[in-house]
Amino acid sequence: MPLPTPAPSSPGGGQNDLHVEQNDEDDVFIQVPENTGTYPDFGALCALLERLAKERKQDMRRKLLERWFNVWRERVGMDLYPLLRLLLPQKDRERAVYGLKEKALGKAFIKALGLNPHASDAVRLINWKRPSDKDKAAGDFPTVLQEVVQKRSSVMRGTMRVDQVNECLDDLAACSGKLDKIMHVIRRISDSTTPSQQAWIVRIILKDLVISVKETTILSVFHPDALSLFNTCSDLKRVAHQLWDPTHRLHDKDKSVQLFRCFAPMLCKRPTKSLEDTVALMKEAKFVIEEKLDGERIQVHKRGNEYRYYSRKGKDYTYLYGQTKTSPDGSLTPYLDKAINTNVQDCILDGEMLVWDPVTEKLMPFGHLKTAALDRTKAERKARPCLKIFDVLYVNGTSLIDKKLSARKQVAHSIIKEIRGRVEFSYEQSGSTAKEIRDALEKVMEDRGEGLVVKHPDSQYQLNGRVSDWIKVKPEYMDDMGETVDVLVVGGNYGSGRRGGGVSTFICAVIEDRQETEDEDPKYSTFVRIGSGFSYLDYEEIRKKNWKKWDPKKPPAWLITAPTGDDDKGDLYIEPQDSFIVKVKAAEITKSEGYGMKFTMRFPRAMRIRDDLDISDCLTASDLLNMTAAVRKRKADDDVQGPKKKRKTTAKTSKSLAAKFQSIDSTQVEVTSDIFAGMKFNVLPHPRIVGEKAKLETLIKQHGGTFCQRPQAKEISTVYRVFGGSDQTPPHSVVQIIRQEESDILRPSFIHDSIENNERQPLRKKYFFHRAADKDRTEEEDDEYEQGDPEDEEADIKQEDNDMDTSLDGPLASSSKAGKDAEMHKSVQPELGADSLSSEYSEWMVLPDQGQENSAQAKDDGDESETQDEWESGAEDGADKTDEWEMVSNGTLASSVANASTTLDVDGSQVVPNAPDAEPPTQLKMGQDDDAAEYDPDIIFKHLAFYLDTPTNARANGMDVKTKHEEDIEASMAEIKKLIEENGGKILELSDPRLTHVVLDQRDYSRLKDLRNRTKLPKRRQLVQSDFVRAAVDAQTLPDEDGFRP
DNA sequence: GCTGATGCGTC
DNA sequence: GTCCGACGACGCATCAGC
DNA sequence: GTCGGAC
Repeated sequence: MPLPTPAPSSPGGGQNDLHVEQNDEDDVFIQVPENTGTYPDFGALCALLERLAKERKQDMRRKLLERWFNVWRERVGMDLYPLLRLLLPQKDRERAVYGLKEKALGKAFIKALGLNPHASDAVRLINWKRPSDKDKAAGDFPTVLQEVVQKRSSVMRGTMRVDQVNECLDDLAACSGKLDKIMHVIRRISDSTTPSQQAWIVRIILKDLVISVKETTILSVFHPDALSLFNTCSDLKRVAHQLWDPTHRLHDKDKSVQLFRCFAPMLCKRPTKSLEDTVALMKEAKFVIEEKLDGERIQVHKRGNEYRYYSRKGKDYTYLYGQTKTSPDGSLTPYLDKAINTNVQDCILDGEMLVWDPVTEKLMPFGHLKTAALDRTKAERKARPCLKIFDVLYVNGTSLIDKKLSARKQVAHSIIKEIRGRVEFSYEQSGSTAKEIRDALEKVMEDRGEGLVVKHPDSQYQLNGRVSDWIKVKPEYMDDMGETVDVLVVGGNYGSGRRGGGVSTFICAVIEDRQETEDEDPKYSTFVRIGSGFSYLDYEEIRKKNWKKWDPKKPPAWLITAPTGDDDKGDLYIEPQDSFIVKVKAAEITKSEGYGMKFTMRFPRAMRIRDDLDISDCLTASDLLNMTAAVRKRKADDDVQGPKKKRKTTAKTSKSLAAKFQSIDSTQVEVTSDIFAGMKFNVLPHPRIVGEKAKLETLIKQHGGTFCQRPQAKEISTVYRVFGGSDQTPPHSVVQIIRQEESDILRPSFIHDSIENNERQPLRKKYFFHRAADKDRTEEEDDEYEQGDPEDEEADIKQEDNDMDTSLDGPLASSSKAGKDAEMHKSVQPELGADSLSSEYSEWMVLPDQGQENSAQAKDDGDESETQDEWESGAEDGADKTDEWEMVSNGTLASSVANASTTLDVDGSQVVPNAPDAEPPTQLKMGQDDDAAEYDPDIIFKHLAFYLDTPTNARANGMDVKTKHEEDIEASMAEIKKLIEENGGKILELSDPRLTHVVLDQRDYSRLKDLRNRTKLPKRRQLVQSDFVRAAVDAQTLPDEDGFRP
C-alpha cells in the first residue's frame, strides 16, 4: 500500500518505510517495466492537456489519450506511471501531500518572482478570486498566475521534460510546508518553464486539472482492466506497473479484494423519491433494513496479528487504532482482536467507526472520532472508538465479494462476537414494505441514527459502486423533515472556476430580536453560509444586486458576526433592503463558533429564493434558538399537553394534501347550536399537529360560527383567529401575524369552553394566545380581558364589514368591535420594504463589468506554441519522433496549434477555467417581471404565475392526452384555476417566461417529463400537484413545494 | 511560547 | 443515469508571525 | 456531506 501521508511529520509518517518494503515484497512477481527512451518535453504534455481541455467529445478525448499512450510506449517505454500520475494527480498517493493550495502557492510565487507583496500583481495573486475590469481570469488561480508570470518571464521555451517535472514535484512534497524551501523549488520551475506550463504544473499541484477527464476515462484508455484493478487497490503505481501490457488481462483474483490493499468501498445510492420506489428497487425480495450511522466509513484488514485501517478514500488510519493487539496505543485493535474468532487468521471487515461514551453508554455525535482515538490516556471512562460492522468481504484467503449480502452477514456473525461499546454489529432488520421502512426510520431517529440503508439481500459487493442494491433513506429528504429556514442574505464571497467572476456563496443571517430596542433598524446575526442549490440563472440575477465591498475593518454596523474566524465574513455584503430571503434546508442545526448566532447548519443548501417574502419575514434569532435540538427535546418532554402528544410523528410523509393543512368540507356539518353566531373564525394550522384545524372548524360550524381560510384585509380586525400550538415555537406564519399586531389570536380553549358551557365565553386573558398591541378595543373588551365576568355584550353587532365580505358565510358580525378600517389599512407593513426593493431593481448596479478585452497576455501562447513546434521539429531526437508527438498532441486538427498561437488559449477554450460569462448568455428574461413581485400578505399568489396541465391545454400545446379521467380533471382544474385567481395568481400560457408553477393533476402525470423539459428555461419551474394550490389557500401561506411534487 | 492562517480529510 | 465541479461544517495538524 | 449541469 502506498503511504498514508497524513502530514509529513504526523504519527503516521513513521510507517511509510514499512509500507514501501511491503509493497516491494508483495510485488516480486510484478515485472516493472523500465523506460529506456527519452521522456517527452513537458510542453508536449501541456499541449495534450490543452487539447483535452478544449475537446468536448468524450470519444475524441479517448482517442487523444490513446494516441499519446501509444506513442509513449513506442518512444519512451512501457512504464506509463510517470505520465499517469501527472494526469491523475488526485489519485497519486505515492507523493506526500504538498500542503500547498492557492494561498500558499501565491505567496511562494510572489517570493520566487521577487514581487513586492503590496504590488498590484502580488495582491492579485492573493486575491485571485476577486474580479476586476481587467481581470477576466478571476476565479482560476492558474490562469491568474500565468498572467502575472507572463509579464516577468523570459523563458521562451520550456526545457523541462516530464520526468523532471515529477522530480520537481517530489522536491516540493519534501518541503513539508516550509515556505522558504518551496520558494526555491518554485524558482527552479519558473526558470525552466513557460508561463502556461507553470499554470499546468500548478494545476497538478492543486490536484485538479479541470479537464473533465478523471480516472474513469484515463484508466480505461490505459488498460481495459485498469479501473477494475484500481478499485481494488487505490494504487495508481500498482495499476501502471501490473497492467503495463495492454494485451495482458487481469486475473480474477486481482479483481477482487485483497489483504492490505484498500479498495473503493461500495456506496449507497441517493434516496429515491418515495419509499415505495425504494421498495420497488428491491424487486420483491425481503430486504435488509440497516441503520445508517453518523460516523466514518472504515475498512479493517487483518492478516494474522497485523491490522490495518483505511478510510473511505483509502487513507491509512492504522495509527489511530493500533497495528497489532499489543500496540501500546491501540485504541481499538486490542479489542477487535478479541472479538474475532481465533481460527480466523485473515479477514477484511467493512463498517462505520463511531465514538462510544461509556459514561452515558451512548454513541457520541459525529466529529469526535479522532479526538477519542488519539486520547491515549486510556481511562476506562473516556470516550473511545467503537467499530460498527456491517459487512465482511474476505476470510482466510477467500474473497466474499461475489457472495450474497445475506451470506456475508451470516459469516460476519459467525466469526465475530460483539464487545459492547467497542465492536458491535450495526442494527438491522428485514422488511418488505414501505411501512416497515418508515417504522424503522422512526425508531432509528429516536436515538442517534441519521437514517437507514436499505439493501438487497442477494446483492454482491460492488467496489466503488453506487448501485441500487444499497439505497440511502434519510428523513430530511422526506417531506417535512430536516430543518428549513428562511434567512436573509447579508454577504457573499467570490467563486472559482465555473462560478468565478462574481459572488458565489452567501452568508445568511437571522433577525436579532433578543434585547433589541424597537425604534432602531434591526440587527442581524450571521448564521450559515450557503454555496449549493442555486442555478446559474439564479446567479445571474443575484449578481446584479447592489453588492458592496466588505471592509474587514469596518463590517456593517447592523451585522453581528463571530468574533474570530472568516467563515462568516464576506468579500462583499449587501444591505438588507437590497437583499432577499432564501429558503435553506439542512440536516440539522448545530452549535458553532463560526457565526454570530453561535449556531449553524449541517449540510446546508438553498431550496429557493423567496422572492415572495419580504425581508422582515426572515427567521428571528429567538425562533432559531427554539429550533435547536436541545430546546426541542426539552419541549417534547414537557409537552405533556393533551392526548395529542405528538412526539416524533412529524415523520408524516403524506404526499397528498398534508393533513395538517386540511380544512373540512363544511357542507357536511350539521349546525346544532348558535353559540358562535355571527362570529367568523380563522383557524391557523400547526405544522406538527395534524387534524386539529379541521376539528376546530367542525366545532365552530356546528355551533353556529363561520370560518375562513384567509381573512380579507378589511376583516382582519373582526375575524377571530385561533391557534392551538405552544407559545414557544409558533410556526412562521403565526409569528408573522403576531408581529403585525393587528389580530388577536385565541386559544382553542375558548371554543371548547364555550361549547362546554353552552355559551360564548368572555374573552378573558386566559383565552388569548396573543393579544394584538395595535388593535383598537372597546372598554368592554378591555374589561373582559382584564377580568372578564361572563355575559353581556354580544349586542354589539357590527354590520359594516360584511357586505364586503364575499366569503361563503352569511352576515358576519364582529362582536368585539374596534377594528376601524382605517386603522388596519395603515399597515400591512411588509409592502413598504418590498416596494422600495422592486423599484430599485432597475438601478441595481452591475458589479464588475467583465466585458473588456484583455489582449495583454495573448502573447504567451504564441510563444507557447512556437516552443512546442520548435521542440517538435527541432528536438534532438529527430523528425520521426517529432511527428508522432505532434500528431498526438494536436490530434487530427493540426491547425489548432496555429489557432492557439493567435488566440489566447483560455479564451478559445470553453471548458476551462474561464469565467461563466463565457457561458450561455441565455436570455436572461427572468427577473424582469419584477414589478409584479411586490408582496401582499393577503394575496398569496400575487407574484406567482401558473400553467395548468389540463387536457385542453395539453392539446393546445401539442401534447397527447391519454387519461381516462379527462372530464374529472378538467373540472377539478377549473376549481384550481378559480382558487388561483381568487388569490391573486396569474394563469399563463405554457411558453410564458414569467411562469413560476406548473400544476398537474395527480391522476395524470403522463406529460410530466415533457412539461419539465418545456419549462426548464429560462429557469426551472416548480412542478406541483394541484393539491399544492389547495394547501396554499388553506394555510394562507405557500407551503414547501417539496411535499407536492408529482 | 502562543495564536491565527492555512491545509487536509471526514461527513 | 453518471460523472464532474463547486460548494457547506468540523476537528486536527502545522507553520508563520507576534 | 450537498447541489446543478453536461453528456
